[in-house]
Amino acid sequence: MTKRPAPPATRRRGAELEDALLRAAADELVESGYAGLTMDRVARRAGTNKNTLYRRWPDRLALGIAAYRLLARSFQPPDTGALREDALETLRLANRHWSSPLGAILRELMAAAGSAQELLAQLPDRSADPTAATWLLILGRAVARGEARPEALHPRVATVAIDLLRNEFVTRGVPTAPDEVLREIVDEVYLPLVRSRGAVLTERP
Amino acid sequence: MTKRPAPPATRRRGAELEDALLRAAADELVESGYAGLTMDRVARRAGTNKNTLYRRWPDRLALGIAAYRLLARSFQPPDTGALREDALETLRLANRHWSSPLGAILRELMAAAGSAQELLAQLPDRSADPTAATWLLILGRAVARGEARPEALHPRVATVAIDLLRNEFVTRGVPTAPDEVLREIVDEVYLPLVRSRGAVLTERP
DNA sequence: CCTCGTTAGGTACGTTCAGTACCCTATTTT
DNA sequence: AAAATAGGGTACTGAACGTACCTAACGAGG
Repeated sequence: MTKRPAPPATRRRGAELEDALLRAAADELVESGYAGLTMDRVARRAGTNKNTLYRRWPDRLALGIAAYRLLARSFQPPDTGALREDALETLRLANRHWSSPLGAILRELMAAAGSAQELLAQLPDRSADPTAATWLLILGRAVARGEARPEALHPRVATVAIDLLRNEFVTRGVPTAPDEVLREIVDEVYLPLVRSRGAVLTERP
Repeated sequence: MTKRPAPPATRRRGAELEDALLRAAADELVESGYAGLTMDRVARRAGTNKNTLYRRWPDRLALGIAAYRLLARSFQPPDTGALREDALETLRLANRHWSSPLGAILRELMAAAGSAQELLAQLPDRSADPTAATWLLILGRAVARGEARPEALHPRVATVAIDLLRNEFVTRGVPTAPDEVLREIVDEVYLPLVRSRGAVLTERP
């Protein structure tokens, strides 16, 4: 019943052991979510014991976050040649991720981290920088094409779409956002906000 | 040491008892947050025992949410005569609330509720309707004054400012948002988004 | 006014986990 | 080979949730 795999031929140490621990923790996360991540189970699955875990991570949350980082991977921003499609595509990617089991885990971890900034900062999807960079890239290309106004190249403005989608997940307890919502965000908010509007806007009194 | 107040002269029942329980839970929430809300302590503080609690609420979270509702109160939307000021003022109110101990409790509860919609819906600040109503009201007045374009009277658009502020709390683990952030949200995003074209060129300080 | 059903109160558990303590054993380093 | 370091086993403490079970007050109907 209890999974006690591979009594290791030789005793593992250092990085090798650490990898095995993280691997086990990540597997448990995927199987049972953060709520079901217990130190005992992780230790058993890794073929070791809690001591080894506590020697490396101060508590369950730290372990959970470290394990999650194994699971999350970065992605390539799309480049379709049109701002609307780039934005939609990026939103769809985020939507898929947040709707996936991984997204659920992420939300559990965020919840558990509460307002511990130093922990939150380690969640890849949380640190603002990569997100902002992605959107500034997309938007920069749109500006170069004349699709967007240069003043929109401001982190606060560039990331509005993804921020609104994140908000959708936070306020609704919703498992996944319908595509219609994504389109609404892009067409009703994002494009009107960043689009260049021609001569009307450029003249100054 | 353990507070065991007022052994009640006569045995309380029904609504009277329920009020006392909620009162006790709310006090505990304020003192120790949701993390520190234990069924035993609430029961003791109310001068009764856990059975009585479990007869009314299925679990700790349900009790926490019910108690929080006692603490949160609604507010009046401002009416300063200028959209910029109305928006800023509303954001400042929300910022103050979310920065207060009550805001911290709200975040704990949201975290604990995870994706249980039926529970989340009971959090006053969570249900989208009142928020949307407030912003549509503010924006409606701005439209009437010619400050905003009528097409902006759309829930998705009207609530952008507060959504971005909420997002600020979620992504940063930040205790309070600096006023500068509020101004940025209003001046860089909200006003450009909803402003009617005629008013676009009005300078801001 | 007395009896009986309903609801409150008291107490004690069973369980699950986090986190810790202690001591033994394998591996590496000197 | 001895010493130092790091892994392994096991047991324990303590905090809470949630439950079981029994006793005692209340209040309504005969």
